Amino acid sequence: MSHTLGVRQAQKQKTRRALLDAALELLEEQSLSSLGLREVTRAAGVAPTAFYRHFRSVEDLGVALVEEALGSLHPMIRTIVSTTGDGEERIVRAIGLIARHVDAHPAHVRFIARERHGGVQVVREAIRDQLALFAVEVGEALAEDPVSAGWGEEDLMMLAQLYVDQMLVTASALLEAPVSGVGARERVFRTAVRRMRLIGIGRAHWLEGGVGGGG
Amino acid sequence: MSHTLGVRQAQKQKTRRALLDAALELLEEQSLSSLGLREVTRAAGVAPTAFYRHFRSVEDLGVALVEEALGSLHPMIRTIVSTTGDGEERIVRAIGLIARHVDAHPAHVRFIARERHGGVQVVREAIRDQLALFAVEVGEALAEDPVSAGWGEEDLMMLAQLYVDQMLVTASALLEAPVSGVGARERVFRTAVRRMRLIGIGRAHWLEGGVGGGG
DNA sequence: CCATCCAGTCAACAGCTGTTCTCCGACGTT
DNA sequence: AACGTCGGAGAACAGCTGTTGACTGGATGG
Repeated sequence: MSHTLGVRQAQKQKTRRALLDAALELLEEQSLSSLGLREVTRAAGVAPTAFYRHFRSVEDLGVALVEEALGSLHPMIRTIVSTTGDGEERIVRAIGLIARHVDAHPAHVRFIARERHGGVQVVREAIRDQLALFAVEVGEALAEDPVSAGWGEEDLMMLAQLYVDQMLVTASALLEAPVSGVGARERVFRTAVRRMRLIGIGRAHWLEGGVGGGG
Repeated sequence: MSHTLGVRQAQKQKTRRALLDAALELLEEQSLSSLGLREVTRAAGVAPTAFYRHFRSVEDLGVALVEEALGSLHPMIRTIVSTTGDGEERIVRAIGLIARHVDAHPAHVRFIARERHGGVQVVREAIRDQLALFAVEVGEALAEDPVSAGWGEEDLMMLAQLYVDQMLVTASALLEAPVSGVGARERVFRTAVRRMRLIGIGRAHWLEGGVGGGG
């Protein structure tokens, strides 16, 4: 399938990875708009000027990180929305998947949570666009779910966005839970399940109170 | 009531305000961890060294901004939770109050949304603590509401946190809506109302599916 | 084998940063 | 009227920043 990269391109990719990883680690204790080019290259063990061979600027690197972080999240969403089983079981499994993802890629999750409303415009926009795609994806899955039968397009998207938001809120909360306290993590998990349960209940009774958008 | 401040203290407060306002304005396009001391003093029209007469560091100024921003939000929460009327009317009024607050203090809202997960630890903690207080306050109001009769403490807090989160999400979404597009803002408003409505429905049916926490 | 390419290095630049110390002058107090 | 207080200004410090141009040496492709 994929062409075996030449030695040259392989080395370049390696340096690029070193830059991205160094940035990701530095960003655990600061935000992108304060991240310096020299700071990154120093942490990556490369000369400052080497940076320009890979990125036009730090903002550019930030956009690359968005694609990487949310790209890895994409398959997870597909898994969640395609999960079968009754309501409660689905919820627990979904939150479990989120928790696993947070454990596997904590730096990515932190980066997205931090820069979603961060100080770099292009990065904010990149995140917003990706999340909008997620919402559309979730919305399409919801449209095929019998529980959402008869729902209007606007209501479906409202619920899809709510799910995406909850996913981020949950991931962020799991991240903030102290690594030492197993109890704290368990509590966050249970609260997240309850939230999803409440939303599920609201969803199940959504059409009861009279629809027909009389506006 | 309040002692009339001397000329000296009045001047000091004035400079302090200038620093806070300058910082707030600068923070609309960057984040706190990249905000420089000299940058702030320059924008405030003061010598760099004057900064130290008011704050130990930029982080310190950040904490002051948290207190100011969330302090002004405190009375709004009280107003919302004490609002009477049927469900739908309450929701519309609450979101309306949020929208008014965003219009009145956009820089404050932006600051909180940005620094809640931002790169400065002490500021994150200050925001987290204040939001926890809000949740407690909302939780107490919910406990007195007949709709929540028979709810366990943990469920009440889950719902209270959900409301506080939704408040921030809504405020942030209103802020990001382009100032030009009146339609965009209206759409954000309607979506927020639907979200609250769904949560309200979930709340109304919460105790139906069998309680008793058999775990 | 040779010419080309190109990721990474090095030196240097003007400009910015936080922090210290010293000083000034208006205010508050006696 | 004299004196202590103290918010703010000024100069200077070492250290950092992004960006430039010219250069090197190993991989690439004919």
